[in-house]
Amino acid sequence: MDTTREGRRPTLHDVAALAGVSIKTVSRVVNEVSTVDEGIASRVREAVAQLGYRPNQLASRLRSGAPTATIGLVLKDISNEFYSSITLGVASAARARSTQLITAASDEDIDSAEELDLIFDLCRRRVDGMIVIPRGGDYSALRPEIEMGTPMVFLDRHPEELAVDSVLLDNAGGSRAAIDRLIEQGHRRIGLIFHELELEPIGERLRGVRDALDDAGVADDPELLVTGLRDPQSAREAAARMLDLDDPPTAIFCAYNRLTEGVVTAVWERGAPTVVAGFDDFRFSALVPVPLVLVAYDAQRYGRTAADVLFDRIGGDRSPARRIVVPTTIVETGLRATVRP
Amino acid sequence: MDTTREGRRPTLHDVAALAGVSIKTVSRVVNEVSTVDEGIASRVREAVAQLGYRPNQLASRLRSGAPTATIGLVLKDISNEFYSSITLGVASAARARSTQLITAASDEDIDSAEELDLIFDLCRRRVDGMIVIPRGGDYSALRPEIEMGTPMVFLDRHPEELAVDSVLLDNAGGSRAAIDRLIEQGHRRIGLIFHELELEPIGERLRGVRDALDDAGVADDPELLVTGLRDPQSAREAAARMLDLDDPPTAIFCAYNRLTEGVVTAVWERGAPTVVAGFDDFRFSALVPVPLVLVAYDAQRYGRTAADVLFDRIGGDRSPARRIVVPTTIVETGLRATVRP
DNA sequence: TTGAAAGCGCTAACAA
DNA sequence: TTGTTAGCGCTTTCAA
Repeated sequence: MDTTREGRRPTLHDVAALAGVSIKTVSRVVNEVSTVDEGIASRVREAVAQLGYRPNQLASRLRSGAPTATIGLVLKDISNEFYSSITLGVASAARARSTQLITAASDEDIDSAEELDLIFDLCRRRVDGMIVIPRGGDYSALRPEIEMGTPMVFLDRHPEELAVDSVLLDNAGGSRAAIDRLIEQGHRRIGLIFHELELEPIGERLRGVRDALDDAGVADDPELLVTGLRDPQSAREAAARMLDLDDPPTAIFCAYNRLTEGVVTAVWERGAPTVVAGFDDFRFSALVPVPLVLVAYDAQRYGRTAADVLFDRIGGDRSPARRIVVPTTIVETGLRATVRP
Repeated sequence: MDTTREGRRPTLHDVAALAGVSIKTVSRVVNEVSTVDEGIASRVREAVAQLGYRPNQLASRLRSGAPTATIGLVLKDISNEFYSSITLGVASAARARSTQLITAASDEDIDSAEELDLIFDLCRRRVDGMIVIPRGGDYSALRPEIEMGTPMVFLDRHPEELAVDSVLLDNAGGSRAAIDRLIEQGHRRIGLIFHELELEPIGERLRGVRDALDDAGVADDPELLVTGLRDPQSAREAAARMLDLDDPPTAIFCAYNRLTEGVVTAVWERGAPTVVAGFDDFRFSALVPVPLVLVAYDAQRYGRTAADVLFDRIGGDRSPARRIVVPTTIVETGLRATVRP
């Protein structure tokens, strides 16, 4: 192995010089074009191995105009198991097509402009397409990018201003089903612990909840609705306050998994007989010491579905934009017998 | 917005023609070189906007030889919260340096050759460097790649055959500390539920366990060691069999989080008073209805540390390879009062 | 079957 | 301040 030129990778020229052939011949061998004399080909392969030649994909893609075999995934919070399962679904779909995945994730909150910049950066890199889990805002600036051949699929929220494919959860239906289940179980006072309602999926979830409550003839009680919560700790505190009411809820519905976490803690701490319902199932839910009614779905499949749609588009599908809704199911889990602290 | 040429992105030439200047001038404007007359510059910017011009990074990097501002992360199981936290740590370190992250993940088991192919693919893409969470095997084929300027940092396992940086957990020390804690609590019969011992971190964990047991004068009992377990279900079954022994263990140590999950289930199902110990903390561990002694660490920091080392190397650090050990702590958690099914 | 020339979209080096 | 020329590493085209 020639290691004399650290930092400089050998090019076709170097291989050609060593093998005593033209660069085009080396190119043919490297790309396994069959029209090369076997004797020459093996000489070339030897030179390739000796130099540790590794084709420069940037150069080859540039010249050939071939796709970069890269897709992007733009999301916020990859540490949430919900998003990491989605990522896994996308990753395995990509791998099945020998495509690499750029995950443009960020832990902190980024604003709308930064998110667009991330997307534009992926465009400059000429990804073949991307999946966006949007944080919200106006995405019309993406229209030209899509029209110029970078297909995008939106996950978890459909941007009305854009004619793109989107893959969504049945947010309203799932929440509705959870509340229906609680009503069936005889609950009438149901606390609601919510995230920011401006986030479309969260707003939809509240809509589903309200529909179910209306149909059951349960009146709104402002004391039983807290919104704008962003982490387990604040959900825990909000739930604790609710449980301190003169007429506390017998069940609490949480808009997403992080909030469920906090509410479960609050319920357990007081040894309350409260049922906790919520969007998103989670690992260990079967062992959590409070009764749970969860809206579950296959997050990995959710990501894979988005990737499949994206690869259809990359493959040339020009049919009208689709809106795919992934179904949810209700899972009753948790430990029914409660424990005292 | 000119949308007449779907699929073909405008180039510097198109912008130059529209603005009536040379391509170099457009290049200057796009790259914010200050020596351009403001009148011309604004005319160019207008043309850029009108055409939706987006520079081709492949071309610019090729010509300028600039780094691709991309790093790779090669791992197996991104769905495990352990790996997704690592990914988040790497991702935020990358974002802080305006670098994109390619996560070459795979859910299925890939063999050594496939893993190397993934790495070589990243080399062909000319990533600036990569972090590898190795599945095991011989990595000496990577030596030329490293020497030619693609720095690599290994995470979770150090390949002896390579002079690379590695970032490791204190596997032996953490396990040892967990067993020490159990011994302190009076346990002498401690079941061991292990993954494949050939995986270096897992082997190390067993070593730590054995050291602690030896020092405490506890003799090996082959009935109390099960190895080769790969998922919660098989760990659950193995634990159930152990608990059925005439002289069952009073504590069970698990080599990693998925196994802990299964063992917790088995212990809870029988209402056994067994303490469950294990490597890796997890969300909700505080609410799991069995007493837990967990080896905890900051997985996000673990990933960030690897990324920091990598960026040092990318920045030109040529000092001898380092081996960084990330510390662990012991967390006693879980619910002490047990519940009956 | 092999190779020479041109050029992908861009920037470096230099000239005007 | 602006433009021209050459060329990054590769593939395409076409000729030998």
